[in-house]
This record gives sequence, C-alpha cells and structure tokens, in this order.
Amino acid sequence: MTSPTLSDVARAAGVSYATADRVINNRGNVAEKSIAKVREAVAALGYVRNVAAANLSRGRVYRLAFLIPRGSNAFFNRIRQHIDHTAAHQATERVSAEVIEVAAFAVEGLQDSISDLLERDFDGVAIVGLQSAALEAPLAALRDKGVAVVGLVSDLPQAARAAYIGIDNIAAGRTAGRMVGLAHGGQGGRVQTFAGSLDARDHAERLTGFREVLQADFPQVELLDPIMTKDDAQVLNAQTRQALGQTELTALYNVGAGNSGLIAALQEGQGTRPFCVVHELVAHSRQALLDRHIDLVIDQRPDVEINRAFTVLRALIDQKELPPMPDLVPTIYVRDNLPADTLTDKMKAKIDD
Amino acid sequence: MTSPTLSDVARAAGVSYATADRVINNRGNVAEKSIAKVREAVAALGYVRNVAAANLSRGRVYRLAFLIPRGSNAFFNRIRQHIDHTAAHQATERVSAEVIEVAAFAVEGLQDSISDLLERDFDGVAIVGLQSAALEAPLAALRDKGVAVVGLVSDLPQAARAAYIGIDNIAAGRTAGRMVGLAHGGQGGRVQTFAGSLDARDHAERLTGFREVLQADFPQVELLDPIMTKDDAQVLNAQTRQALGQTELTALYNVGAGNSGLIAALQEGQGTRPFCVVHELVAHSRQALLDRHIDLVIDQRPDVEINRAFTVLRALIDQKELPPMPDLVPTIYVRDNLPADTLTDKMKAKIDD
DNA sequence: CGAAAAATGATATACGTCTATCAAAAATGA
DNA sequence: TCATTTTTGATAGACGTATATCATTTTTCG
Repeated sequence: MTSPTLSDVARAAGVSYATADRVINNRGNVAEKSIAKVREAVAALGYVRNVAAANLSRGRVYRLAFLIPRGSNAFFNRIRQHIDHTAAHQATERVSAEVIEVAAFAVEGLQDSISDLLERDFDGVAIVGLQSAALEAPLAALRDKGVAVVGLVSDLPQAARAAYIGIDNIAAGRTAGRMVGLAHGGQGGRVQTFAGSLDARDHAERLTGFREVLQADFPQVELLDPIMTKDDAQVLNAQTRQALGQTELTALYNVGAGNSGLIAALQEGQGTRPFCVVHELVAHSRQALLDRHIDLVIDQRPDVEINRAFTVLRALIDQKELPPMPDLVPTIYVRDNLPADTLTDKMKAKIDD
Repeated sequence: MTSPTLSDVARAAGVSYATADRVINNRGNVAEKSIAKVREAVAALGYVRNVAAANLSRGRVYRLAFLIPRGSNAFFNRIRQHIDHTAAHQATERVSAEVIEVAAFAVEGLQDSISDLLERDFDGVAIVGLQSAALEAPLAALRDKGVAVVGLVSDLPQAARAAYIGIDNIAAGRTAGRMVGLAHGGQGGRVQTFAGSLDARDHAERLTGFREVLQADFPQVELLDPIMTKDDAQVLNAQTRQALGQTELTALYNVGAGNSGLIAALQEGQGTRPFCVVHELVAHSRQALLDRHIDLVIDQRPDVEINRAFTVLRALIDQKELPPMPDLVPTIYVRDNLPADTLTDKMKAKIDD
C-alpha cells in the first residue's frame, strides 16, 4: 500500500540504486539500455519522487522578492497584505518572501531596484513592471544569475520575464463596456470616462476595450473624450463635479485610481446619478457599492494573483510544470456578490487612495 | 542564515532534544517551567517545524475521497476533471484523491455511499451533499473514525461537516437579480424564471435572492411565477418556446441546469430576444455567450472550489489553520471576460446537460 | 526520610532522497 | 590484445523530524 521508493524502482529495473538515481536526476554517463529499464520500472510501479524527502535532502529554500510601488494606494496596500499573509503561511515550507518598495511608476527607480536585486540572493522575483526597454538589461542580468522573474499586475518587456500574472486589461475594459451598454437597456446615452494617464499601458488598454464594445454593440450610446486625472482623488473629485454639471450623463467609467474623489462627488449629487463603474475592490469602493453610490466594481482579484505568483515562482524554481490554478479574469462585483470583508476591514485605517 | 532546527531550540532553551520534542508535539509529562522555556526559545529563534522532514518521518499520506453525483451533467464533468487534474499534480506531495460516483440527488444512495466510506481508509472526504437528517448518523460515524468531512457545492447538515465549500446561493440569485434589473435601464419589464425543483435547496435560494433584489430595487419589473423543469433540457426547451410565444418577456433566468434546451429555443427565436441569464460556465453556455444567444453566466468557479477543497481537507487533517485562499464568490461572465477555454474544449465530446 | 511518581536526558532508528566516493565491471578502439 | 574510457555497483553521510527506550534526576507526599 505504501508508495514505491527509488530503491524499489532500482530493484524492479535490475540496476543499482546509484544507476536509478543517475537516470532520475539525469546526471549523464548512463547507457541507453539502463535508462530504458529504469523508465519502464518507474512507469510500471507508478513511482513519483517524494518531494518532502528531496527538499529535505537538498535543504531547499525559496527566497522570493516582490517589487511593489511605494505609496499608500489602497490597491497596493491590499497586495502587500496578501503577500505578507501568504508568506507567513508558507514559512513552514521554507518559502520566504520580502516586499521591496520601489519608486512608483518611475523607470529609473525600478531599474535601480532591479539592479540591487543582483546583490541579494533571491531565487525568484515578482515585479510590478513597466513597458520599458531600459529594464531589459538589468532583467537579463537577473536571469543569467538564474533568478526566476515574473511580471505582476503590470507586465514587463515580454522577453525579460518568464510569465505575466495579471488580468487582460483590454478584456477588463470590454467587460466594463458590456456592462455599461447593457445598463442602457437599449436606450441612448452619454458616457464619460476617466483615466490617470494614457502613458500607463493598462489605462490605455482598458479604454480601448471599453470603446470597442460600446462602438460595436451599443452605437446609440455616445462616448465622450476621456478626462485625465493623474490618478489623483482631488482632480477626480473636481472633474466629476464639473462633468455632472455640464451635460446629461448616463454613465461614468474610471479606468484608473483616485476613486475616493469620484465617490465623494457622486455622494453629494442630487437626484438620479449616472451608472457608475470603477476598478479595484478596496474599502471605499466596497462601501460605495453598498451605499449605492456606484454600481459596479471590476476587480483583478489581487488575492488570486498573489497566490498564482507564489505558485508560478516555485514551479519555475523547481523547473517543473505548473499545477492547476484558478484562472485570472476581470471579476465583476455588484453589491450582492461581495466577498466577506475581513481584509478590507483591517485596512480601513490605512486608506488613502 | 539557515533556519533553526528543533535541536537548536532545545539548546537555546537549555533542555534536551527529547524535552523540546515533548513540548512541540505536546506529548504531556512536561513541567510548566520547561514548556515556558521551550516556547520562549521557539519565539526567540523563530523556529518553524520543517514540514518536509516531519511528513517524511511520519510517512504521511493524504487519502482523499470526493463523492460526486453520477451522470453526464456538464458541470459535474467539469468538477471531476478538476479533481483528477489536481490530484495528479499533488501526487508528488503524497496526496491521492478518488472520485466516487453516487446516485444523483438521492438521499438513500448518498447515505449508503457514506456508510461504504467507513470500510475504506480515507483521511478526508468532500461530499456534494443534501440537507437531510438521514445523513447525520453515517457522517457522525465517519467523524468518529477521525475522517475530515467537508460539504462541496451543496451543503451537508451543518453539524455533520467541518466546512462548506461552495457559493452562497442567495447571493448568486441576488446577483442575477441585480443584473437583470440593471439591464432594464430604468424601464419596466416582465421576467420569467426557471428552476429544476423547489426541493433543491440551491434552486430555492437562488430564486429567493433574485426575487428579493427585483422587488426591492426594481419594482417596475414584473416577476412571473417560476416554471419547473426537472433540470431537463427537453422540458426547458419546450417551456422556453412557450414562454417566448405567450407574453412579451424582457428577461429570462434559469437557476438550474438543462441550459442546452433553453439555448436551442433562444437560437431559433426571431428578432430581439429577452435578456438572458443562466448558471455555470460549461462548453455550451460559453458558446452561447459568444454567439450572443445569452447575456450572462453566473459561475461558481468549480476550479476554485476544488482547489479549496484540497487545501481545506489537508489543513483539517494536519489540524493546522487555513492558509490564505481566494474567496469564493458568484462570478459574472459576459462574452468579454471569459477565461481561456482549454478545459472546456477538452470536454466538448462528453457534453450532455 | 524514603518510596513512588513525574520529569528529563541521552541516544538510536527510520523516513526517502541527494550527493559523493571508490572500486569493479563492461564496452571501446587501435 | 591491452590500455583507455564508459558504465555500473556498493555504500555512507546528511537533511530535520518522529518515535521509542531506558536510565537518571527531580519532585511530591505520606
């Protein structure tokens, strides 16, 4: 009933333990014939390496680093918290994770931080990235050192990372567009969008997706030019007030951050307000949903993302294939399908989006 | 730099390895004073038990069983596939999972299957359950044997299981209600619902949630009495045709299965069709979304559920606290935020919902 | 105080794999 | 054929924990 060991395999294959080991860990210097015999025995007995024993023997530890933008953005607070939480639990499996804060959205800062990683002894790194060729050199140096690198939330130059863990932002924008379109119930309307900056790739992609769907499937809805906000709550607040005052709006969509300003503006408004969609479920967007100041939140499930990041990095380090993981899709929240808010509650003190 | 071992702890505490071990594994017969010293040393050194070594030493294996309704229902096919897939990957961690098929939705059959588990040597069991007092006795027997039991997708009597892994069906129904309401864009309408049977608790709960939201927040939308379908695609097909013919419907919502029949009926319809919401993303509901025959799919993310089931069972067996896991919420799919369809594709051959 | 009970120490073996070493056997080539 | 290279076998120590045994020390209490 107990599962076969490598000794069992060796015996079944008619070779010594040493030879079986040479095959399993392909150390070379083994005759084709022996390799075949061992492979057969493995298949026949259904041998699977006992990772507990292997890790114990090797003294394996996984030293991970997460490069996250510095600052008090509610979304990244949430990310940081998930990392710490997950790391604490993985400590029993010899996984350690260090969160390294980097200058927010600045290529040079990120570049330096990546270079600094070279001095440290990490096995894997997850980076909230930027699309910039300037990052390619330091990332290549990391890879040459044997460090596994993945992009998180915002992608790195493709060639420079082994995987990207984040949602498809065009799909996210399309999803928002679909919902805004549906909410018009076949009638016409006028939609105002907000973005931090069009230099931010994710913002641009979301707007693109949004526009695609509205233009193709809801032509009766008019799409106004996006307003730039620098993701600043105050700017958003002012602009929202102005937009609400000027024209008869049927919907608002903010692809970026700074939602607390938008929500405050909506809160003061009189009478019926436009249909309202924002990104990322954090304490205040959650509360705004419950208070009916907004209608929809599109969330990228940072908890799922962090989970995936740990799993993917471990798989890359072990050079084994990926285990099954939940898919990562833009998730639509309304006030009726919100998750329990344990984390959100804990964070209320630190909010400043 | 290397993490401390229990020997280190013993030395730091000024006791023997044996005593430290007695404390860590609370074997009793230790003086309070020694316990305190060891605890302090653990805290001071930041000792965490090396699970790899522990599992190796104990020869730990996790033998899991999943009790899943028999039949060719597309949703449960998907569940089964996820279980097999996950089990294959966890084999390296000495986790084995056996899927046991039980008579679908029949108390006696389930009762017998649970009793049969007593003869087998499982460490943990996940059961797609029913709310029936008849299950309490065999489940109690299981628990007395030390087997960890969780409810999956559909709950067991509360006292008889350690956890329930599945979505809140009232929330799912409310979510559907919210979306249907929004899709009316402030106008009036007429909504037809379908359910397999009101004896099925999940169906009843979804209808309840749906009704709650529509009545409270969208009173201008009229809600017709639900049509019972026995989750049979043919019944659904006939009833849908009839409903579409009779009155001017603005929305359809099926809380149960049999969607292929509903979709076929919609496919034949002329002109504009009502707004349409169904449950569970499987090959044909996915295709219907893409083909614009339906508008929304509410999914319970069986992949996430299975993931959780494995994790929760292992935690229960090890008697340790739960690691961070993605929340389980009713997920809204439109044609724009669908996950990649690798699994769905593989299943196309076996569909029969 | 002295006997019984409780607590502690010292130590050995097992778990399955990795890694290394050294000797022996088999294959290769000129 | 003999020297060289390649392949194989045998074996031992290490990883950190679990578990058991037995002797010894300390505590408890009548």
